[in-house]
Amino acid sequence: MLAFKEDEFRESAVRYEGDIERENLRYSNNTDNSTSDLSEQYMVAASGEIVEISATHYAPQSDSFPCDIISVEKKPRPQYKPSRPLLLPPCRVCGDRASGFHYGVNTCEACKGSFRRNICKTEPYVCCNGTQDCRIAPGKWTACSHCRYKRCLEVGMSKGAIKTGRYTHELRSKNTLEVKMLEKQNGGDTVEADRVHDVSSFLSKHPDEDGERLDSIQRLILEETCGVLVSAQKFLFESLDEYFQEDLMLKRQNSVFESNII
Amino acid sequence: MLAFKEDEFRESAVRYEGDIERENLRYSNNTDNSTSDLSEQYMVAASGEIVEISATHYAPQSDSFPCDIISVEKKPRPQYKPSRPLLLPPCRVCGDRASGFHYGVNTCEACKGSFRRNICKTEPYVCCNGTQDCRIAPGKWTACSHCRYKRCLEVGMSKGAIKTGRYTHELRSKNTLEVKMLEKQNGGDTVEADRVHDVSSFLSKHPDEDGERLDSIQRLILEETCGVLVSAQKFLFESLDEYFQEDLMLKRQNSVFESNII
DNA sequence: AAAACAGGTCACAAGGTCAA
DNA sequence: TTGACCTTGTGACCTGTTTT
Ligand SMILES: [Zn+2]
Ligand SMILES: [Zn+2]
Ligand SMILES: [Zn+2]
Ligand SMILES: [Zn+2]
Repeated sequence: MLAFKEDEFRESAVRYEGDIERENLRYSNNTDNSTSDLSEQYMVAASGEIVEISATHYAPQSDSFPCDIISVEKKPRPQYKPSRPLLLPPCRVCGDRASGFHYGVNTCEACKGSFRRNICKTEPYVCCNGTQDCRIAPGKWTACSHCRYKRCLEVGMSKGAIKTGRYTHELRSKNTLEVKMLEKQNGGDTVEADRVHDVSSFLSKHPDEDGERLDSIQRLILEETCGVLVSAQKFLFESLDEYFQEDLMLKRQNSVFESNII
Repeated sequence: MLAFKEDEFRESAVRYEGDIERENLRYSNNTDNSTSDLSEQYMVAASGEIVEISATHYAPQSDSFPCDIISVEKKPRPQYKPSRPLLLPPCRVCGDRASGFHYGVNTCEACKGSFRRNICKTEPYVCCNGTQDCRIAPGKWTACSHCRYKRCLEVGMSKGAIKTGRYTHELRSKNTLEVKMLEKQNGGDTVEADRVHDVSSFLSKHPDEDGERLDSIQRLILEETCGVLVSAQKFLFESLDEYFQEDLMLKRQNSVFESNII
């Protein structure tokens, strides 16, 4: 089955370990959690969705890989399992916690209900103080109905923008990214970084003694491959600004496409 | 660098070459996308099928690789491998993007599901406003189940019209031609706008004059790049066994590490 | 084999309800 | 009047089957 020699493999595998590119990637496989950047908290699931990495998320199935990307089973039939609680940016109207995508906008239950009642109203509300410009802040029973509705329209809520049904992976990922961006902007690292997305440490913790699930070489390959991809992701997130400012983004993308490796 | 010989690929290379070229162009500063004659975008393959040459991707579903770098490394495809995702005219019921030929008609997933639920319903829906003639518009959510079902029947959906299995070349070509005609009628860049893959052309088309939209553009780039990464990762793991057996894994890994792209 | 679809699944949202 | 909760319909994705 194996066409290559194991010696060759080991040799190259060793070489990878200390590879310079790794250093450039600022990839570290230790558990140092000093950097709470986004790339540590999010990863790409097998479904293609960008998901939050959390220990609990992957805990239930002890036999499966820590990072959905691969299942150790023979035929990796990736099953669509959306990341647990949908990550949503806050209500675009009042800033409260959004409950979903209502009438085309991420809003809270209150603003959703308010909008629903208003669109079928013949006699519109009047502003509580006549300024037509009340501040809409999170909190219950506080908003001026007129100005809240006004703001609903401003942010684009409408019957025509209604979306129902499941999210696409793309939309889910988009929400995740937006939340991520916001968190980064606010400097607040609400999400904690105690998770296992270091594949090799997982593998070493869970040795395949019987050798039935994977033979050793295959495991090494998996390890390496995961390493590359995780690093790439990490690097991507970390260096977004740099890419953009240095105008290196496109050049590097070109390199990716021009090289026939991937 | 790679193990395969180019000769083996010559046969299929004609079509793939264009693909690769297009992928590379995606990130180059190609602002010249004049609407060329449509006949230049289609050709008759050896199989007799009418295929699209400079295909634009539909919003890629999870099973297709949005950035075709992968196709370079894949084994030579069989001659008859249809090009790309099937080109389909829009949903005949609501005008949205069709997902296939359902119950005898090209429809979207939503209309397919709606029809399915309705045919086994004993108590039919009633029109939301009694007119029996609600407008079914693309992009807008179709609120009235009754009128959607009515339209489903009008365009000929039925259990008896079910088709399963692979497409014949005739049917494929018919779809392709229909799409071509529609695009010609509409002046044709509906499909192209489906998804922004060409980051640089997007950037040049949407200059950030005031610097305020920088954030959103950054996000776009991030999303796009993530898309590529996601796809690469997904494909990589799905094809792990294949890679392994082909003895290409290590060579490619080598390339990954040796290239200075990541 | 690979490509395509029917049918199933279940995460989502609209709209209704009712205690506060 | 509000907004948390409930019911019901929706649609993106998946699986099994059929067809080429
Ligand atoms: Zn709100
Ligand atoms: Zn007011
Ligand atoms: Zn439709
Ligand atoms: Zn109606």
